[in-house]
Amino acid sequence: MNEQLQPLKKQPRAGKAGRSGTQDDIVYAHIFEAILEQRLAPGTKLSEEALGEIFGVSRTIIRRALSRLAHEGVVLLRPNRGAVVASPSVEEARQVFMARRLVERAITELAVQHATAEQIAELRQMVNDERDSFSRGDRGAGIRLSGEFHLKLAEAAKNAPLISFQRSLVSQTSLIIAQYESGNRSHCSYDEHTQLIDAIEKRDAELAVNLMMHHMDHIDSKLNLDEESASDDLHAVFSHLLQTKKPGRSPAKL
Amino acid sequence: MNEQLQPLKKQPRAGKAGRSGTQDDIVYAHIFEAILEQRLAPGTKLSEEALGEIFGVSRTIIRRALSRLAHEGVVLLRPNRGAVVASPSVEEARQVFMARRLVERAITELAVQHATAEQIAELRQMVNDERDSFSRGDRGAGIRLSGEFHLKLAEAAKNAPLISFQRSLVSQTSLIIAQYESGNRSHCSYDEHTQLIDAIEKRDAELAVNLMMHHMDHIDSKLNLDEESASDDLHAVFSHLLQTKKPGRSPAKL
DNA sequence: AACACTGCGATTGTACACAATGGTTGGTGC
DNA sequence: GCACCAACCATTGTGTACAATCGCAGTGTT
Repeated sequence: MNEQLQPLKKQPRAGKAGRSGTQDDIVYAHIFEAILEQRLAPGTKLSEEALGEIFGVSRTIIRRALSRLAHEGVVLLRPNRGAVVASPSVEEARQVFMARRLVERAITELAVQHATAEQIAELRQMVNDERDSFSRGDRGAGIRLSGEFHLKLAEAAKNAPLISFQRSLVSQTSLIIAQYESGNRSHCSYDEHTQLIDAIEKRDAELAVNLMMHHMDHIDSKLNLDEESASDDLHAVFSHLLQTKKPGRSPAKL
Repeated sequence: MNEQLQPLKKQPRAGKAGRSGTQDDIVYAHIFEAILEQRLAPGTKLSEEALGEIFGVSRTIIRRALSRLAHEGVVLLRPNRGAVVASPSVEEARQVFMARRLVERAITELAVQHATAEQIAELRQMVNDERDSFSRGDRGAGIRLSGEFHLKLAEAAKNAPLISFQRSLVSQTSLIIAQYESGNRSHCSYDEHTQLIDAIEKRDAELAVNLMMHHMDHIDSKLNLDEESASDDLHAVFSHLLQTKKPGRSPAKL
């Protein structure tokens, strides 16, 4: 708990454009990334003081980052009880996916109308990065980049509220995928992303929307939302013990 | 600037259950209300210290409230330059309305499926309150209650992400209405709200969605989004000068 | 006379100290 | 032996002091 990875505090400011929010963003991004890559498991307590020491900033900054993460639904902020990594329930996951279908359909239609050549090129680049990450076996980065692809698409739709909402949904989706993905396979097949870009470039709205909807189908068909995989709810975790009476073998330590 | 309306600070805390978020909520609600009722005009600077004195709390609380308002798009938070009441441009208003159509359609469909009798009763109550406000001539409260109606409807849809998004959209819509409404008439006719409730109660999804879409049409037809009424964007304000080549008459001093 | 630069004032950004809350643990009574 | 209660401790919530930043005004120069 005393190891302080990189002070990161005196490095910037005088450098160039003293963008004030930088520290917040760094902390935010690091925690977010750690959650997506499952270095922080759902339910993990996020102590303000501990994080402050780790990042070399005061609790004020940490608190803002946590607040932002909470607003996106990646972190749960319990009054007087601190923050924990969110562990979305199956029902919450379903709600997120329902909302995403809605938003992705609209975004796709708008992107077909408004996407510029430059944006399309950027999208292709992101798919490449995503593929690289997976081929490197970097699952966390893959999940993140896959999310960023959908976010980039939202930007092409040129609707600020939708972008903001999509950011929140994508964050939560990433967390859900990290939590529920049924193991091995690629979750967001980049093939589908590539096809989607092609359809957008051809300005074929109907095809693009169909592809996106199928893409959504594939995503949640790859999740086993019918069985909880891990949870903070002890009752749920040990429900099988309650059903079939079982010897007192000590489970892995909590 | 030195008048401190109601301290509201020593009243609670020791009293009973020190609900921690209460102060935040009070400040948030007051500022929000003031913006909707146009006691705070778009562009007004929201000094942390001044607000802190007014509400009798420290800047910490004010800052959180402003941050929340900023997240909802009602307040603009400029780094190192403080907060101002947002003044949505016509383009931003259009984006908000586009997003709202999307969300309201989905919410209506879901509400038809899930609304309980109790929720429907609550909705009817809200329409009554709304009507009362308008008949009292309390325009600000009317706008607010009208927004809360749509928010309540979102709750009936039972989808947490959608509720959260709707909250943000409704807030911004209220601000837009306060800014752009073409004068006299009721903006959200409660008749339409009543009809909508009836359709939901009859579980007639198609009718409900149609009513909602017409309702949306009426809302933005009542706004004069074609002509800016006031704006911070100098280019937009003087766009007519830029079109017709004009003599070097000095415009109002910049 | 217009432009650029520097110093000043005001306001926000950050850190820290203190207060309050909630969980936990140990003790006591039944 | 079990359950309830109370005090402790750890952690968060809040207020405030200090530092950094930005905008503006005054001054000097071209």
